[in-house]
Amino acid sequence: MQAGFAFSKLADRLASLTDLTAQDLELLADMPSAIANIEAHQPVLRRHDETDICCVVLQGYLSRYIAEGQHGQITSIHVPGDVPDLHSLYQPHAKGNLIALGSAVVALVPHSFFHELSAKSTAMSRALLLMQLTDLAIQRDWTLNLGSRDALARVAHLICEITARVQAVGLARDLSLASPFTQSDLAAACGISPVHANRTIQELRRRGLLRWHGKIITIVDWPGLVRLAGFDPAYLRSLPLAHRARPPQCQPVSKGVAVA
Amino acid sequence: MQAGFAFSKLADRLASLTDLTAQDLELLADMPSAIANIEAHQPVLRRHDETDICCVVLQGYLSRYIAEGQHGQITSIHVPGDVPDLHSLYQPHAKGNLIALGSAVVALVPHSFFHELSAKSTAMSRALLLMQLTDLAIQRDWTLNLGSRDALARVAHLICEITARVQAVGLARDLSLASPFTQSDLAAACGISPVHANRTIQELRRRGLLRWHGKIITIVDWPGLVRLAGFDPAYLRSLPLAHRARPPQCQPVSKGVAVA
DNA sequence: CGATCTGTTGACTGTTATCAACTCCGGTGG
DNA sequence: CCACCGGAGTTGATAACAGTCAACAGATCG
Repeated sequence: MQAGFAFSKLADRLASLTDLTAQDLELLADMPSAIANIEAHQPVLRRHDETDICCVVLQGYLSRYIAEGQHGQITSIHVPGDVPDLHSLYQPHAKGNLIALGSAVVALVPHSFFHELSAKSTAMSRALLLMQLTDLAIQRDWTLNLGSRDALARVAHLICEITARVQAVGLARDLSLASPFTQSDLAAACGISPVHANRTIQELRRRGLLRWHGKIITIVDWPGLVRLAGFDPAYLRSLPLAHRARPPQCQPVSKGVAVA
Repeated sequence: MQAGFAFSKLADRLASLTDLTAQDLELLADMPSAIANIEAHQPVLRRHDETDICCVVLQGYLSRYIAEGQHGQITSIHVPGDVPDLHSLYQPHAKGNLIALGSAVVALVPHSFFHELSAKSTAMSRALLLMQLTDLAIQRDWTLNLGSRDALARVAHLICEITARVQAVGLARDLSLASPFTQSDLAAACGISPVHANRTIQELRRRGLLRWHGKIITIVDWPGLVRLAGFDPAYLRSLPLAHRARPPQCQPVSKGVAVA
């Protein structure tokens, strides 16, 4: 696990938000970090006095988990390149616990690095801000997802979103992505019971939209999945589009979610 | 509708997020604004080329509304002092439409004012950032609310949240607040059907938790409502308050997300 | 005084939760 | 090598919850 690897996913992510110069990227290369491996369903270790670090996801997925109600709820999922607790730079208290979905690798980076980074480069400062605003847009979309769609569309939408986000950092180009998620994880993210999550996935398979065998999800019918989910990736973008190869598809969704 | 009124709610809100000096507040007094009255369920008027303004809620409530599924979904509600589209400073495209719940009064303020404000005062810059991070925390809580609670607790939680937010800007001190919401609005925010919203409110009344007659909600049993909702106002706060009734339970998650 | 929007009620339907059992699989130790 | 174990996935039966439809009551306003 080299230092070079530690910053490359973050660089991909930031570059997907705004234009960065070679000079900006050099600043990133100096990022001091400790690498941590996290086991499935374990929290990112943070002692209470260690609130002066952020974590950068390098490999795998982290999720913000809150034990509430019967099953607990996952309120966000973070992919490689994300900095799930960037807000801790300004809001010292941690809300939900960050736990790994499957095993994950993170880099622990001191707050001071990000403070200096944004002081040195306005583009970087802007990129970090946009990363937080993108989180906000994603969170709004989860609200929409949980509030207005049935279980089938919810699950489909979540898979669409993760695919699109993972593609933004150069993974899953072939519509096939690592899925260390258990079905219970998926249920906790979609606000449904594990049993119903299972039946929902089976229905997606039965319709020929995706395969999910072992630890890999392969999307068989991307347009079909997008239509079913009512997925519009606009909210994931920060630039007024135009340039940048858009990941898979950008099909505007009209009124009424498509339900068979 | 004086200019003085236009900035006072915003000042209350920002002061609730971080410490502001008299000098900071003077900067706010110079805020240039056009006042707009908005009728119930009408969008905040914004021509497509007018993306260089933000709106500050002065009176009433705004909501972010997306027509999706059968009933549409409200993904956020904004109270006096909020700047619902502050993110448009950095992300020009608007996602959901802002519509008024009941009639509302907003101030339209050019982006340039906020840019200059944050350039002139670091405390103001920080306050504006914290306002956006608070929005993020609120949005996460909506995700939790929609994903993990039944209709009764959802409605109770929403009412708790709005009450707490409105109190932060000096309103509803007596647990009695203006509620121009229709029951359908409430349903759209909680992701339930209007009919079920009606029955849920009746149940809350029946339990003696609140009264909702005409356009005023009066909370009769605040502790009871908080208990039913599982409401913990920590996420609304930006300052680390060491002493609080119920610290966020940091219950470490053992293996298996969904443990019965 | 009718028009319209909001709130209210009842009957019925449909989705999802719950419970319990069983299978399948990868590990681990005898 | 095999027996066992635990976690994950799968299935069926039943119950709880929420959605839909339709009708009516109450308020507000021209």
